[in-house]
Amino acid sequence: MNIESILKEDISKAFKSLFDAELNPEDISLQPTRKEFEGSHTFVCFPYARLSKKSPEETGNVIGEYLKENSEAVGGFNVVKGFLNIVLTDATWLSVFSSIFNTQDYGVLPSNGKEVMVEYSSPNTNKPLHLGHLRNNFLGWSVAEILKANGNKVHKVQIINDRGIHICKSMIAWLKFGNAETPESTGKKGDKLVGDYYVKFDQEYKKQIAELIDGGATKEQAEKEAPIMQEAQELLRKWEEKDPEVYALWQKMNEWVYKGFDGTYRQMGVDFDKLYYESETYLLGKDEVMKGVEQGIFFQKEDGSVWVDLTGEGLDQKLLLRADGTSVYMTQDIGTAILRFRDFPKIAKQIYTVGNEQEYHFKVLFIILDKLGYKWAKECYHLSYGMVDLPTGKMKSREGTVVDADDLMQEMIDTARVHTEELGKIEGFTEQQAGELYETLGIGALKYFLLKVDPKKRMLFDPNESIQFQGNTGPFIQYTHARISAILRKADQLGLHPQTGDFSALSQLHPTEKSVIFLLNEYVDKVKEAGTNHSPDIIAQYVYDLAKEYNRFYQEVSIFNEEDEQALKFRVAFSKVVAETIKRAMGLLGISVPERM
RNA sequence: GGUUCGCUAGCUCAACUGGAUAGAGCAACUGCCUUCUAAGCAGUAGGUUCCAGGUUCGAGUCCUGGGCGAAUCACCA
Repeated sequence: MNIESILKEDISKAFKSLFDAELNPEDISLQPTRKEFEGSHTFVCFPYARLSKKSPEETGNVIGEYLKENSEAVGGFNVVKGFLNIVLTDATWLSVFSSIFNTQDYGVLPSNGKEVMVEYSSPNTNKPLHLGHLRNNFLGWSVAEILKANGNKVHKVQIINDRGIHICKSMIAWLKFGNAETPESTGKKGDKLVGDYYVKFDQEYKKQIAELIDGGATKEQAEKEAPIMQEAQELLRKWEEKDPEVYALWQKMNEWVYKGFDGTYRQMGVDFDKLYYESETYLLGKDEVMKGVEQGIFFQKEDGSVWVDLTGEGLDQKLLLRADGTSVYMTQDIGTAILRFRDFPKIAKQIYTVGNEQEYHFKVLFIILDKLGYKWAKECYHLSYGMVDLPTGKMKSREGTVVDADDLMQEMIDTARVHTEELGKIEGFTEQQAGELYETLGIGALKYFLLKVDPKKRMLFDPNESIQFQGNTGPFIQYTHARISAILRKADQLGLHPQTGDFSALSQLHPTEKSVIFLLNEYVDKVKEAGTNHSPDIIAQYVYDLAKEYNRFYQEVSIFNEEDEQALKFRVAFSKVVAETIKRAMGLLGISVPERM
């Protein structure tokens, strides 16, 4: 039962009966009543004055009167200016609650038969993951979960940029300066080790450029001619020829990186259903582009390079294959998209979680796929998100200002430990339980921090001002869950396992109970809204509001001192539903909630 | 220069897609632990929603112009 549709239905009837006016229930919108007024749902009367041929105030009054008389759900009303504030009866609230209480997996929508692919992460293999990847991964993973809750079948994937000049840079630096170091011999994570040599390459490269410029070369010349760069490019050529030695080294170093990444992903709590590697898709891209040339969709210039003409779309011409036949980024992405569609013929949509710096790229990609005749191209969506800035500005890996993902997560966990120990809250915990709790809290705080912001907006992260554990934060919500868990444990000890019938005769609800039920009732809409907008922040904001409102109830209303049996059982059931909803909503964000903290 | 996006309290973010007196958290100040967890609750203070016009019953939200910032417009990925 949906309280809003009942109200809309009844308002529609009121218009018919009072003003002989047709008003489609679907066209009626209700908004939450502001806190300072009595009521829960507000009907704005201004737009309907011409239907009723009365002032908005008067319209509100007569409709309110009608609802009070004729709608079972409505117990009262008030009109302030043109706003009709509707007060529901306590029985209505109770029945809304009961229906939620009796719904299995409340907030998980039935299958809609659609398949969706969500891509996120997609790192290069020459350096470790950083703060930007954290936002990307948390966002993509969460959107995938939200789409599942909306009834979609979801495939989580990433494309790993395992080939190209960047990894060759790490390779050449390792060959020259590495002394055969391995993750085992140094005790370093593989991605860190390879990243170190990427930095080493850059240092050496800069040194050589400086020397060449001192020797009279121009900057441009020097950048081109620096020996280490030439050697890296030579490696790339050999790799494309599948030179066995180079190939083996490439595989070895990539393996190190993957092993390192695995550790990071595990700590982040994200996973993938299928991995794609650029080294396996870029050739398909070339084929598809050549096919496009044959079909006259693309054109070739005299030098042999292949282009697409997008001037008809208000864009420019775009290169798809170089004159020497080597592929560019776009070539690979065309191949990958098509390969994915072959692997999963039923997918209706691909979502790309990639930073907003690539908006133009994806705009072009989708147009090209459309030109190639793929009907799903119109359903492709670039889930574009803003950069995470530091107080000093943008993160620059070469300038060493990146915030490393592993380090940051570890810092968060350490902070959680210090915080928890200060509060002295781990009495009776084993060491292992305590460790798990710190991880839950630290990672939860981080995820919530990154997900509560609208993805489109760029956000600021100040490493010196550590992420809070109070207020609008992950731990606050986790804390609320732990509090409720304590109540449920006690209820269990007392043998209280309420069923709907145990409180159906309850006659009165506390105001905080009603506002919490209002929020619980909203959850399904929030899941839908978060799905259509690809916005985990909607869930984050919601679950904070829910926790906040429950805490208000917790403060004002006692559960176990309650003498009325019906009220007691209701409050236990009510708390249980809140805990479950918090857990499920946080689950959509990838944040787990503890039983104690 | 063209295009796109952003600008809301000292700071970090909201505002149900056009609704009431623009809300939370942090930081500051004041109360509340003999009670189901004070990582909590209640309160005080803090605003020319970048600026100027316009649209209408009503604008942070829509349209026009301007300001500031970011991204992009690569034979980089």
